[in-house]
Amino acid sequence: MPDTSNRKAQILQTAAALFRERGYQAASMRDIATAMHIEAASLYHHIKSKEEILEIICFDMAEQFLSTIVEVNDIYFNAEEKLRMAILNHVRLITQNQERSAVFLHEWRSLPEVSLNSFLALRNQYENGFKQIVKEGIEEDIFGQVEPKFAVLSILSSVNWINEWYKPDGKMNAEEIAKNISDFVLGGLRKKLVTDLGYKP
Amino acid sequence: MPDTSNRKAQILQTAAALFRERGYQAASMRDIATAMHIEAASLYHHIKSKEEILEIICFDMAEQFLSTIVEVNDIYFNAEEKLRMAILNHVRLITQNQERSAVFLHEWRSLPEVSLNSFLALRNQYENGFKQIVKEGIEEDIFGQVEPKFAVLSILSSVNWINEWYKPDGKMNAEEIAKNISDFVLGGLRKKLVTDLGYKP
DNA sequence: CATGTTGCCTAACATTTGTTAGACAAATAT
DNA sequence: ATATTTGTCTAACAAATGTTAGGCAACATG
Repeated sequence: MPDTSNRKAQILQTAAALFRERGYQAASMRDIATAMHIEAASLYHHIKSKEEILEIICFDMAEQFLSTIVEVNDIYFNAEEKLRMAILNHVRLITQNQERSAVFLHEWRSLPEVSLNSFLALRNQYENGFKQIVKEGIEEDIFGQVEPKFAVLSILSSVNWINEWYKPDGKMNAEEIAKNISDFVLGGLRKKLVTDLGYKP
Repeated sequence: MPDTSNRKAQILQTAAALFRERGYQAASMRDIATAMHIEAASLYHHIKSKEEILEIICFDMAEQFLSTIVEVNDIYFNAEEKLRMAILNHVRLITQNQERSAVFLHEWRSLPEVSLNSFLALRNQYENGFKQIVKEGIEEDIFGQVEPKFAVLSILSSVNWINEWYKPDGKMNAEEIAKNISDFVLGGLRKKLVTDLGYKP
């Protein structure tokens, strides 16, 4: 007797887990149904099609990611603070919903062409949010003369990779992971004689 | 009248391109055959099964990646040199064969269980090669006190991400990309007053 | 010339896929 | 009590999947 109120949400979550585990194409409607202890046909009283499931998950996550970076740009002023906060929000979203994040990160390729284009537009917006922060940091003379494109790609790839190895029962929480990555991204690997250049607000 | 000498290699290359574009599950034997202007059944005179194609590609690339890091550890002595060279080799392998690299990076999940285990063992070996270099750098006091696991994951994720955006007709070649990433990884983002600590060999 | 090999073909197969139609029971509303 | 909605079921579908069997033509080898 499953709680009938949010059956659709259950389907989305179950589907996300299976999409993540086996990939969108390899996870069948019957797999999803079996995981919920119902028949495949029953799913269609809640959702229109398999593609609709993918679309809902991808666009829902895209909006969540986007809203966090908008928030960061509204609240914080210093580029380093902004970057640390953007990374933290990203890590939080990924660790708090690994299944749906994985679909957002990898399975969007299976979106039908029309949805695919709008999805890529949203993803580009998100990347531009990061690029904007890096550019600000360079202009404010807080960051060195790096290539913004490379910096953003490196940051996002590091931060997305979390999804491949993070286990909820591991030793680190989102905050610690975010701090480690932020420190690494900001500080780099090579040992230096360092004096931070203070910035005067 | 296709050159019959290396027909199998052609199949592997065509399959790799399709596996990359659509994913292993979504790319059918008929798709591969059509791309080669033959019938699906004809493929089976050259390969045993669809899974065999995947296995050959994954393990071939795994061996290539592994051999480069062994080479690096044989030739170079300084940790920074080793790391730069390892990154360069990695970038070269990816840019020189994007299709097969993409399969190695993403489609191995579809390997049958037995192959999967040996594959993951090889991949672990490769990651450990990098981790070894980072540890050496810390011991030699060339690198700062970073968490090797994080450093390696960040480096590899950055370097693997190349496969998502690199276009052979783009402005940058493998060497330039590798230098950019190496500089970023080693130097980080934050501006500092820097004096390199010379190491005395 | 005969012989075997190579590479491809057509035809067919069992299975799995996403999806629809229609029925039945329980819960809810009137 | 009656009517309606909701969630599930069984049954079935057309299409696509990986794969096999058997045959035919071109070529190389004895």
